[in-house]
Amino acid sequence: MTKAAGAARQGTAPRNYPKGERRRAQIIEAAFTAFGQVGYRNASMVQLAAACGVSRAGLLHHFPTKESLLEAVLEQRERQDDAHFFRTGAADRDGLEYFASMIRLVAHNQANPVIVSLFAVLSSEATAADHPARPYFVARYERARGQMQSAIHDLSARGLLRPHVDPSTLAADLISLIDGLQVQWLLSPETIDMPRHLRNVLRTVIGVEVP
Amino acid sequence: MTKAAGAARQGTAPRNYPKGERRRAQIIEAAFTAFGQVGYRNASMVQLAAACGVSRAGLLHHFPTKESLLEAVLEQRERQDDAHFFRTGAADRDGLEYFASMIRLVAHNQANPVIVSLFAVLSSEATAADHPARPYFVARYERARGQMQSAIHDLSARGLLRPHVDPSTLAADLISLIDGLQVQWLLSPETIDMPRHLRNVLRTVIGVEVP
DNA sequence: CCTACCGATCGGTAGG
DNA sequence: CCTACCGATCGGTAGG
Repeated sequence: MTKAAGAARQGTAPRNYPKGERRRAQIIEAAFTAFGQVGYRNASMVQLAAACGVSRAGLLHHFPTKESLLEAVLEQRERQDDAHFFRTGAADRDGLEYFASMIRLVAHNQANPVIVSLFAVLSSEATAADHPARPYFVARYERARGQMQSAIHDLSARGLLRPHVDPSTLAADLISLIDGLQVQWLLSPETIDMPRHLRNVLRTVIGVEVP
Repeated sequence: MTKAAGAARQGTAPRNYPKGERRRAQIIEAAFTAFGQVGYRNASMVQLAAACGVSRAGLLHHFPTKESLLEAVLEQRERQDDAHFFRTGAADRDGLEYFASMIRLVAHNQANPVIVSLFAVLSSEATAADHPARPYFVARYERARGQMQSAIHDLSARGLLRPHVDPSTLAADLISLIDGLQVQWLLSPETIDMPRHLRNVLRTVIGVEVP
């Protein structure tokens, strides 16, 4: 997947062709839901077109290949996450703020099952060697571990980590926790409260209460 | 999925039709791999037949529907897990033994990527409302949480849990950790060592070293 | 040369 | 286990 084309198109203001941009946004939203429900490979361009009230040829005018649509969906999801973390204080400098922001993100996701489904389904589907989203997820997890590692290092330097906690593996562990909770929550939403679970685990790791 | 038919067939000794039973086992093994690589819905009966050196009609002689094959694959995986936990000491009575057995199971799985793939891919695919394996996974997670909850209760009664640990949410948290680690390991096998991560987390939760 | 689509059809493949 | 099929649907492309 080439990121350049899609990113440039997304960066363009929609003022010149408002109708087309609205249609694009509608298609991305429908694909977001469909990929989350049945995965990328099992989602059908015909069904997506029908859901958007356009013909398949109309759909292919906006997204010439199924992969280009996947790319646009992942970019939109990326922008949503970025918006959440930029809106929220000093999450990139203060470790406690980072985890406070993470709890809010998990709570926000729990209120939007479509978001949870998309990543739970796509991330495991993308573990296949030939999956078009595999490079995206490899890079995304590397970046996520790195960002959380910075937050953990900040907490460690301030002496806020409990003893017996190994900071070297903690980032991958907490990301695994969040991912795994999503699957159990999707299967038993009444049994699992994801923000509560995350907060409980953070209490066993961090010596002070996360705001 | 009806469990009775498959379970009865599996329970039958293969002595009467050794060739058919060998073929059945071969097909289950091939399906195990295929479902893990591309998921249940995306796996094709034609490709499975070809991989086993039989025609599609021949495959359908052993498994009349795709769902019956899914059922057989899940039953085999269930028996493998049971065998592991029964072989291993007093995992059902001693909380420390339970977690020691869990670490060994994770190490065993890491040596067999096919097993990891199958459950990482199927469990998230099965979160779809109409997926045939959804009831299986809902029940499996409920049972897994219950068994681990017993082990945690044993540790709690013996005073082996660290303070600040909430035993009420811990089972779902540790299962989430194991599940989430599988996805990151499948994407970056050189970065993640699953048994090491699990042992590190258990050190922050349990006051003594797990054997 | 641009947009926003349309109806029809290509060669292959799905589960049964 | 085989050949011979079914109704449908897949992602992608044609000219207009």
